[in-house]
Amino acid sequence: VINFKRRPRTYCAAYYRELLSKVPHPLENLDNLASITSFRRGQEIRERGQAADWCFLISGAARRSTIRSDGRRQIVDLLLTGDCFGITSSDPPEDTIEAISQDAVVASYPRQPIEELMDTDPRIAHELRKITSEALSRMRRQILILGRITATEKVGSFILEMAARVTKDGNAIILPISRYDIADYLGVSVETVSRALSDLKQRGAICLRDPRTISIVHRRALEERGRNLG
Amino acid sequence: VINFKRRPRTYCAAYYRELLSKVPHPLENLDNLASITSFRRGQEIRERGQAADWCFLISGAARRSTIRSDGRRQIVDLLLTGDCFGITSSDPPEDTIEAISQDAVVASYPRQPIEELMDTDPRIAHELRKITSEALSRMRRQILILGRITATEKVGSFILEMAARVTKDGNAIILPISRYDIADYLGVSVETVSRALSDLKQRGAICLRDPRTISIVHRRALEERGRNLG
DNA sequence: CGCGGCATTGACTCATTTCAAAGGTGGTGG
DNA sequence: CCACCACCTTTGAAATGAGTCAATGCCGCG
Repeated sequence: VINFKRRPRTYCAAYYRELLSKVPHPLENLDNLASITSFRRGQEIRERGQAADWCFLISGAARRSTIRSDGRRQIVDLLLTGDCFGITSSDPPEDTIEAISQDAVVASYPRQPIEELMDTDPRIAHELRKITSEALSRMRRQILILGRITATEKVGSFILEMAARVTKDGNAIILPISRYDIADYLGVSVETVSRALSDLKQRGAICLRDPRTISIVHRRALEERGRNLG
Repeated sequence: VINFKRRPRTYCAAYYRELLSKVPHPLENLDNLASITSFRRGQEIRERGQAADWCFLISGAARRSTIRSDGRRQIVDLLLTGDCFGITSSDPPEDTIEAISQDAVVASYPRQPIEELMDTDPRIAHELRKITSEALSRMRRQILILGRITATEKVGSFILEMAARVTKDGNAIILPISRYDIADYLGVSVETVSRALSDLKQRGAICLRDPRTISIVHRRALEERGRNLG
């Protein structure tokens, strides 16, 4: 992790362009066309209704969310380092994409050349279908999480989902998002998220070193129903 | 709507093959490769873990669902007449697709020729990306529904979603699914679904001619929060 | 040093689950 | 053709889980 405040922006751009060239990703043939932008926490990466380029998240995390008529926010998808977005062009997009982490670095590829490339290079097209397929499967997993009954269940399966996505060994996680974001992701209140985590901790299912650092102790307990919370 | 019991199966197959040739759909160039099968209510169209062909739902409705460890079922997606499924090959698929309506008629296309066609014909590839994109957007809409707080809100937006999908004018719906399926789709109990519908009816938001026939009277009331239910 | 956002916990209200029962419907088989 | 049966639907009553309001402590940042 780099402290961006200490470094001029040009340095960052160069650093991330080099990083981009080293990380394997489906659009690497077009990296010379990519423009790299850094976003601070809370900044809009893509506004609602704005026609979007294809994007690759080099570093950081972002949320795809919509605001409901009653003012509540629903996070529809969580984008982590290495994820692509903007691939499926639902014009106009009815949701907003914002940076969650302190700094989210995005490589964006102009739409035109990629669409053309996709028509001529079956390998690229296949790779992008894989990305879309992965996004679809991620949506289905989120639906499974949201469909659970108790809040402890939801938080438990959220932790398992995060563990599968952000860690190598799958037992220690550093959450990229706040309790508020977890709440908006799971469709429950912030207090309920906090209580569910405390409950899981007390039961010995997880270990909370600090609010953002979670270790999974008993996987099974996270999958269980988790009643008698309070 | 046709009464199948009165007709021999061969007639049905011929009828649906003709219907298939007349309805515009992305795979029509390969209709001679398609095999048409009819499924009774509750029958598995695609088992969990089974490698799947690409399918087009000629008639009827189906559900994509998974069974949780606690025995509860979550419906991940609702497939209606004219929908495609099995496009994104997440092998092995972790969910089951079953017929909901009395008779669901499916045209299934072998995977190999289609994958080849997709690499050579950009128009087909584009069409299929559109289908996948639509599925993705449907998943996001379902997440928005599931993320709502009160059950009445969920049922209300479910009705609006159904109205947008199954009707032309958008005000009268014939539900293709039972209360149990709605409950498993929304992640609430059957009784709560029934109560929410009664509540919406009493408030004058909808009109229930019979359990499956809903007319939308006040759209706004369906989007509202809908507290004080009981 | 103070401020604002984040996190945790308590108390209270109430919506939803759960358990229970009754009426309705359509399909199947006699 | 009719009756039975399984499933669907609705409503009631009780228990409990989650939302809401409120207060406190924590941490990082300016």
